[in-house]
Amino acid sequence: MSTSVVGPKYAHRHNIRCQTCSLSALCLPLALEVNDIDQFNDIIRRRAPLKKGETLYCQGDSFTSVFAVRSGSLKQVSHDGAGDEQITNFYLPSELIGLDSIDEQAHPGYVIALETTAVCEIPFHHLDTLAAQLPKLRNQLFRSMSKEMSDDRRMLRLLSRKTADERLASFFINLAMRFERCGYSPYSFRLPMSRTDIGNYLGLAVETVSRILGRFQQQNMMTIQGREVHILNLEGLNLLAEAQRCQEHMNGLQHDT
Amino acid sequence: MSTSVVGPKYAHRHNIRCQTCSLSALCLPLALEVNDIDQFNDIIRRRAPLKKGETLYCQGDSFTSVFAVRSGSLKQVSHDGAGDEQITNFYLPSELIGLDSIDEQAHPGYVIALETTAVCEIPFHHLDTLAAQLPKLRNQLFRSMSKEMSDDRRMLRLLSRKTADERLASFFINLAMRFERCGYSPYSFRLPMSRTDIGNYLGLAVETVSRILGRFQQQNMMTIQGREVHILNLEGLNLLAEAQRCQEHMNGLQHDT
DNA sequence: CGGCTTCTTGATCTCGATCAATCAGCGTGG
DNA sequence: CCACGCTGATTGATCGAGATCAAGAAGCCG
Repeated sequence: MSTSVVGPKYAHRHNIRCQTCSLSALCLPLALEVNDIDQFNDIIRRRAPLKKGETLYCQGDSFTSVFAVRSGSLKQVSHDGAGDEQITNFYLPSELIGLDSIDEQAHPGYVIALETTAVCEIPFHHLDTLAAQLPKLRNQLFRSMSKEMSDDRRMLRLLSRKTADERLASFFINLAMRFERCGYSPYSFRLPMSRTDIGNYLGLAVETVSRILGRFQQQNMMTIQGREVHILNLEGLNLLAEAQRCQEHMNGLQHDT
Repeated sequence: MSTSVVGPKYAHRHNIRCQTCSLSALCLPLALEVNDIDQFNDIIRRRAPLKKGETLYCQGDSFTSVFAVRSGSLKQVSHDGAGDEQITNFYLPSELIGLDSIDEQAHPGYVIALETTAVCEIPFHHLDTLAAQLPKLRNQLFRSMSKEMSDDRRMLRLLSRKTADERLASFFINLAMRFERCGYSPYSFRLPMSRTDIGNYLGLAVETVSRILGRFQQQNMMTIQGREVHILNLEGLNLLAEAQRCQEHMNGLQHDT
């Protein structure tokens, strides 16, 4: 029951298979051979799409699967003692959800759809077994986890050293790059999340987010009305995002050798 | 009781093997069978200890191995465009270094010894191969990475929502637990890092760190002279660390300002 | 000792939070 | 179709935690 007729009981659902998924070059099947993809496809479970606001899983739920985003977007929220909540991640198409839950065997936060969102469920037990057999899959899995770790490091730097302007510039550049990666324009896109979510994620008050976005528009860096974003000066945003008060450094380049 | 004569060419160096290492119950060999440990032991390379201030590797160095701390401690520092630097992690005995470098195949930061420090080098290529064969090792590796991710999430929350007092309380509790985990007292220990390092890590100015530590002493939470720390009221620190403005619950405890 | 770095303590300043009010969107039901 | 209410976004005014500036104290080591 493995090789030929590939999982018709799942595939019929939306007639979706890894082999024909437009994201396969970004997702875990990346770099797998054709017949390896067949095996991988067989362990995937497709789910009915989530509506906006629906939760994929709750904080404390026991961990059994990781998920890959096929379309749409989600946020990860973790509640803390009091009612206080913190958004620790946004997930876009091709990205993996739940890799931070392996150790505790339970999810450290809620994951909630920001819009209509389709995900592929990958039972971790099967994934682990398959990873033992397929070095490329194993490697891809290690890389995904490692990437998430280094992204977190970048985020730590952002939160502990950057000003509000720098945080927002970084945020939009990061979003733009991720949209570009999955085939959308990096210059024009629709924000999946609210201002409140952005502020929460970046450690800023909503009011601050709003004010700074206003300023960015005055400076012709971007236009943003509602959730419709057009980036006009990516280079300018980039400079701002990297500009860790390195004006001295940049000035220094002129008289320094 | 063991399968004698294991990798004499490495073991002679300091006569150290995973089988006799006091940290084996915390490190990657955790949960491996005796003969599996032999295999694991064989891929490890021991290095001459690092002196205080020496670097294990530099930012941008190509990634070939992960490292396990055997004794001592290190910090991970990432430089950003300008001379601005940010400490993104401290490593204590039994912890793994370099897992965040797999994706880029290069190290995203410097790793520098805070004191005389011994590490075991684990060539990643060998580790990966062995992980394919030993499910428990693979699992342990996934868990280590996953744990680091969820620790990072905790750190993100700390940086974006906690006050300076809460950050320091969390920091000391975290240190205490990690010391306890590797067999030291959680109540009395020597800080491996400077106040400056702590401030940098927590996103605070040194002066703030100093002032708050002073206050903690006045409140009899701890004593700290130089780097010698005695924690007097772990529960109090815990409350403070978790106290995300939920003072309603703990008003009974503090009647002074 | 003297010349370092690290730590502490005090005095001010500032960025962004908070409070408050208004406005814009948007779905719902009359 | 519009009135209504609700949530999200903007804008202004004030406040405060913590950064920054400045100066001394305490280790630390050749």
